[in-house]
Amino acid sequence: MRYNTYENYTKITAISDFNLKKTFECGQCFRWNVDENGVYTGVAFGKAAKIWTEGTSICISGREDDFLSYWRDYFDLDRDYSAIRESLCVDNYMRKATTFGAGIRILRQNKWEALCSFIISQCNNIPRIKGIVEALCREFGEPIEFDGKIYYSFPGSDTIAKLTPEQLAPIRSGFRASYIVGAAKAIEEGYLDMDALAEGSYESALKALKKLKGVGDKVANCVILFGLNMLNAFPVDVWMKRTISEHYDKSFTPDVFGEYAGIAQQYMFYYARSGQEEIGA
DNA sequence: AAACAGGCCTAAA
DNA sequence: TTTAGGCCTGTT
Repeated sequence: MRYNTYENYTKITAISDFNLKKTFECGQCFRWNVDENGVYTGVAFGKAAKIWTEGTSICISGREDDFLSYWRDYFDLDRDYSAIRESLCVDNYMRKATTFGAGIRILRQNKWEALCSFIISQCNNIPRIKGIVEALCREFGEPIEFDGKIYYSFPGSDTIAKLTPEQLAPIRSGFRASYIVGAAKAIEEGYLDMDALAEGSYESALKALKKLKGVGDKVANCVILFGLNMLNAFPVDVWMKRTISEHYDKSFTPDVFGEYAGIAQQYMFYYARSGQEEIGA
């Protein structure tokens, strides 16, 4: 990866495996939106940015220190995804899935935001998840003026912990409201230390997260993968169940993919969701 | 209109 | 330990 910094943006050159559409639309995040010119705008860790493709380069608005302090890490730019993809080609199906999904990168999202977002995701579809998350930010986040518009940060767990589920009514999250407040309180009251979880083992993180009401195996694994950035976490939802049963037998375990099983999961999920699977099968 | 959507909880075998 | 039914809400 190389980059050049200009007055108000950074241009990333010589990078493989970075496709904006695949990265933002593979289902791992909910706050990036594309306009008619293919420019994505979003907010992460309280900073708004625009990001777009120019030929084989990718540009991110902002100054060099923002790029170096935040975006480089957020987009996991120093990881060699093409080598990982190759290592995941354990069979013909994975060769197809990784080829199809080449360009996906796993974002290093804020831990609390990932927890809250994936609590919201349960039994929901993506448009509604995005709607609830945006409402949460609009109602309780901090306004950020950027490019002539107002965006909102994701509210901190300290803010949400002070609310009652009833006060979350405007975001229309339904039965998830009490889960959201409960998770925020667990953090603020010291029962859950997500920074510490990130330093510990996968098993201990899973156990700690599942103690929260509204967090089961699937949500916990999403949080571990996208929030704690443990790339062996392997969330299994209805789509993954389907695709696993179609391509593997009962003895399947994510261990066959090794330490990057979570990335394998994301390729499988994206491939399954695309509907391309059956076509070439 | 009834079923479903990227689960989870609780109660009951 | 596994399994059904219910859950907020919005969309089809």
